[in-house]
Amino acid sequence: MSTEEITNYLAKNDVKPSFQRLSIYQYLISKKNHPTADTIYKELMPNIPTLSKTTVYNTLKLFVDKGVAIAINIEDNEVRFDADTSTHGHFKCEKCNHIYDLTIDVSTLKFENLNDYLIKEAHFYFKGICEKCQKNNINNN
Amino acid sequence: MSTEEITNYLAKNDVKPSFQRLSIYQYLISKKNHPTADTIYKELMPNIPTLSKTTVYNTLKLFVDKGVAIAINIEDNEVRFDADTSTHGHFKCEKCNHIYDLTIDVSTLKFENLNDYLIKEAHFYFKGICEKCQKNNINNN
DNA sequence: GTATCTGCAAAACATTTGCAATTCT
DNA sequence: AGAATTGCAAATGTTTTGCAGATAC
Repeated sequence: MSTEEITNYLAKNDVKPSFQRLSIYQYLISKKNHPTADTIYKELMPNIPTLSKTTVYNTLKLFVDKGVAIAINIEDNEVRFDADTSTHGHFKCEKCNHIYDLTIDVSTLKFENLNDYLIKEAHFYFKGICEKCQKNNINNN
Repeated sequence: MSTEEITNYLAKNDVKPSFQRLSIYQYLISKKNHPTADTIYKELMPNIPTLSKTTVYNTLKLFVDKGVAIAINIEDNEVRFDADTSTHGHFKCEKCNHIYDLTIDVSTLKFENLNDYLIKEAHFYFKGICEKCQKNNINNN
């Protein structure tokens, strides 16, 4: 995605593309690391010395409001962010703490009284041990 | 579930059943309202005047550690708790803020590279509008 | 009598708010 | 110039920690 494409995408979604906003959005789509606000701040600081944490928070809130990013609440003590707004799952490895994206076939999901609910948002969170860490350690209990 | 049954259940799970712990556990299973720590504190205060918020936090953390309760992170600004530790889903209505339990048939859920992950925990969160609120309001957008 | 549990007060953190300075068009 | 954005400092709210007193076995 070129800077111009990002600019157009954000503008289309009612997000005026300032330098800070572009930088944060670009960070999200290039790293795909589901960062916290603090991680984004620390990582962009070297390149944008005047950046403030407030702006990172403001921007992420704006992104979520305008639907160009989602908040990931897989842990109760931190909020992470993802520019992939499609419905998909997240798996967090307890060993390496990496968060993997999961492509979930939502059409297969069935639950009681499904039709009673008008669903606007779905989040699927899994925790356990990833393949790499399973191989590196026999004692997974 | 009688007080004696609760006592035995907690003891079996390595939770020594003090008066405060029993009260909090009993609150969870009787109300099934997915409360926050603060809600539990406010609701039990009248009956247990000496109760402190620290004890509520300590107890909930102990419950989650020992596997007799789970933390629900459906919102990013509050942690809720549930004594139903079976794998099930949660639906939060945006209108009435009520959280419904969903019985999900996990066996129907399929995703790519499923076998690469050793899953120990699964959380399913949905947001939207419940049946009651859909009926009460035509304009749901 | 010793270990555990409780609860107060203070600390730690993440996030939000008020507001003045800056930037953009 | 006028409107929006940024960023500092302070406030807020939740959760954790240290520790002393209370409780239980």
